[in-house]
Amino acid sequence: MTSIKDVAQAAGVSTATVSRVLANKPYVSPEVRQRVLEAVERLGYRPNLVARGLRAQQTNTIGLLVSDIRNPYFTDVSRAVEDLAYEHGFTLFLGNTDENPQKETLYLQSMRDHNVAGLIFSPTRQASEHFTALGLTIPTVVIDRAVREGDVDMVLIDNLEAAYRLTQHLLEQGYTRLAGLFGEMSVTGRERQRGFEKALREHGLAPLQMRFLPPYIQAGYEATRALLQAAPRPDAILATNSLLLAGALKAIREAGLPLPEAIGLAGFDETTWTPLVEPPLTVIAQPTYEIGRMAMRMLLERLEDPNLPYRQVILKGQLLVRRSTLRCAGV
Amino acid sequence: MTSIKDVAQAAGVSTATVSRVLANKPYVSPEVRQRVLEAVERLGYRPNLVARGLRAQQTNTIGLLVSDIRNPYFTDVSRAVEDLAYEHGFTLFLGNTDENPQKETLYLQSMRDHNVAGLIFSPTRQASEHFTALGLTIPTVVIDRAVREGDVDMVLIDNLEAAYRLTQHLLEQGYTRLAGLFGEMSVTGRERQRGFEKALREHGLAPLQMRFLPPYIQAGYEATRALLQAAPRPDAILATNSLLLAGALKAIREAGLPLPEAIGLAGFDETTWTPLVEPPLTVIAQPTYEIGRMAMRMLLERLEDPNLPYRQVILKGQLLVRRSTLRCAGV
DNA sequence: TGTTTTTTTGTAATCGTTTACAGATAACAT
DNA sequence: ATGTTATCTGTAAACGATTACAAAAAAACA
Repeated sequence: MTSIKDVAQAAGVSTATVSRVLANKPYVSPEVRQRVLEAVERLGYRPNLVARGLRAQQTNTIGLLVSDIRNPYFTDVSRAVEDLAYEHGFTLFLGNTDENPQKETLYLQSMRDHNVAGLIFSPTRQASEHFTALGLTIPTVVIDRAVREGDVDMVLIDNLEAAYRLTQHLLEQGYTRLAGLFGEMSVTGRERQRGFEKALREHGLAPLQMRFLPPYIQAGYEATRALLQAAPRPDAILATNSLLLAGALKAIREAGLPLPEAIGLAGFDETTWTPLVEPPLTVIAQPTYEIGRMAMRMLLERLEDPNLPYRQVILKGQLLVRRSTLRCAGV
Repeated sequence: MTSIKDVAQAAGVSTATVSRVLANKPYVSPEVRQRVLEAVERLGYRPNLVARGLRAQQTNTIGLLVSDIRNPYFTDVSRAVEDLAYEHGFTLFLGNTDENPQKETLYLQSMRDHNVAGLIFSPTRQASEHFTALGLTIPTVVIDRAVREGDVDMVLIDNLEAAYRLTQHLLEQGYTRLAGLFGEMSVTGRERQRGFEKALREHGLAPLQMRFLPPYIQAGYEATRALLQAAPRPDAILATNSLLLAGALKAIREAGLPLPEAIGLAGFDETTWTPLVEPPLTVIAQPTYEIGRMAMRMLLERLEDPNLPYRQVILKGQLLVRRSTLRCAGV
C-alpha cells in the first residue's frame, strides 16, 4: 500500500508538505501543491484512516446501537442515520443489543475502544435508568427511550400521549375489554402502558389484561392466543410494537374472529404491511426516518460544538385510523 | 484515557511485558503476569483498537455493503452477519449503496481506507460484471449476485431455478398471461427474468409483459397499475422482490380484482406480512439468515487461511404455495 | 542597505500499540 | 568449569499519519 512517504518521495517534498496539501492548509506554494497533487493522483494514494485516527485522536466513525435491526422501526432509523453520516463523511458501526445489558456494555466498550466520534444509542431499561453509571464520555444521542439522569441529547416520541390517544380511539369505538401487549425490557413499553391505563381510568375502566413481552412475533402470537382463550375475552387488543402486532394478528386470524367486529386490533409502528392486510390496521405511525435524521443532526452539531446545551426533541406520532378498529361507523 | 504506558508503570514493568500478558504470549513469569493483570484491572485499562490496528496492520472490523438495509432480505442477512461477527469479536461497518455504482465505489474505498479485515458485499450490476476492475485486495464474500470474473467467494441462491419453479407453479394453476416485475439494476433481476422466460417457453408461451424497476414499493405499485389498465390484462403477476410485491398487491387491491381468481400474484422473499395478508401470498422464501451466516463463516475461514480455494455456495430457495395463486384446487 | 515580517519547507516528535532484537538469568548437559 | 538452551524482560523501532518547531527563503519595510 502506498503511504504518505511514497507520495512525498515522488513529489520530492517532505511528508509534512503532503499532509498540508491534502488538508488544504495555507502556506504551500502553488507550484509544490500542484506537484503533490499530481503524485497523489499518479500513485492513487489514499490516506490511511487508522493512522489518521490514532494521531488525531479523532475518527470519522460513529456507532449506532439498537436492540434489533430487524425491528422495522430501527431499520428505518438506521437508514436515516446512515444517509446523513454518509453525506458528512462518517462511517457507521452497527450493533444489536437485543435488549441485553451485558451485550450493550460490551458494545459500548467496543465503540469506545474504536474511538468512535459519537454514538446514537437506544439504551436498555437498565441503562436508561442508570445512565450516568455507564460513564459515557463519548458524545451521545439517545433515541427511542428517555433516560432520567445524566446530561445527554435525546430524540423521542411522546409514548404516553401516543398510547393514550390510541386507547382513547378504541374506547370511542365502543370497545371496553381492552388488553395490552407491551415490550418487556424497554422504558418505552412502560410509558405506553401508562398511557393505556390513563385513558382507561378516565373512562372509569380498568385494563382487562396487560402482558410484558420480548420483542418477537412469536411472543405476541402466543400471548394473544392465551388471551383469546381466557374467560372474559378481550374485545380489543393494543400491541405496542410491530412485532407484537404481527403476532397478535396471526393469533386472531387463526381463532377465526372477525376484525373489527368481534375484536379490535391496534398497534404501534407503520410498516409495509399494516395497510396491506385485511382489514388494514389502525396504528400510531412514528416518524422513523425523521427520528434518525434528527438524531444524527444533533450528534453532528454536538461534535461541532461540545458546549451546546443538552436538548430533548420530542416528535409526535401520527394516529392512522383504519378498519381494524372501526366497529361502529361505516367507513 | 489510560494507556499501556500507565499500566506498565503501575505494574513496574515495560509496555512490552504488558502487551505480552494481554496477548497471552508465553514467556511471562506467573508473578509478573499477576501484577500486570491487577494493574489492568485497577486502572480499568482497555487497549486502543485504533493504535493496535495501525501497528498490527489488521483491524477487527468487517464491512457489510448492501443496496438498502430496508429491504427485508438485507435486513435479515445483516443481522446474521452481525451475530456471527459479534461472536468472533469483529465489529461491523454498514453501508447502503442504493445500487449506485458511484456510492459503491466510495464505500469500497472507505472500507479499504479503514483497513477492514474483510468485506461482505452485494455488488451492483456494473460491479459484478467488472469485478476485477474493482481491484479489491480485501478478502471478500459476495452475496446475492454472482460475479463472473475474478476469484472470490460467493453465497447465492439459484435465482434462475427459483424463478423457473415459481413460474411453473403459476402455469400449472392455469394462468397464461403472465407479467413479470424485475429489479432493474441487479444481475439477480436478470437471472430471475431468464427463469421466468424459460418456464414460459417450455409451455409454448411468451411473457405478456416484463418490467425492470428500481427497488421501491411505489415502483411496483405504479407498474402494476399500468399493467392492469393495459389492453390484454395479465392474469398473473410475478414480482421478484418483496418491495415490488408489496406495490403490486396494493395496486391489485385498489383495482378491486379478486385474488386469486381474477389475477394471481406470486413473488420473492418471505417477510412478516406475506402470510398475513388476505389472501396469503405465494413466495419463494430465501434462507436469508442462513445466507448471512454462511457468508460470514466463509469470510472467517478465509481470514484464517487466505490460501483456501475459492468457493461458491448455492442455497436453494423454498417455494411456499399459498392462496394468492391457488386458482383451481380448493385448498 | 539592513531589519523585520511573511511565506515556504523540512525535521522530528507524537498518537498507543506490537514486536524484533538483545541482554540477563536460570537450567541443563558435557 | 564451560557451553548450550530455555525462560524472562526491557529497549527501541516500527505502523502512517499530523503538527509544533525551527530554519530558510522571499517579501516588505525603513
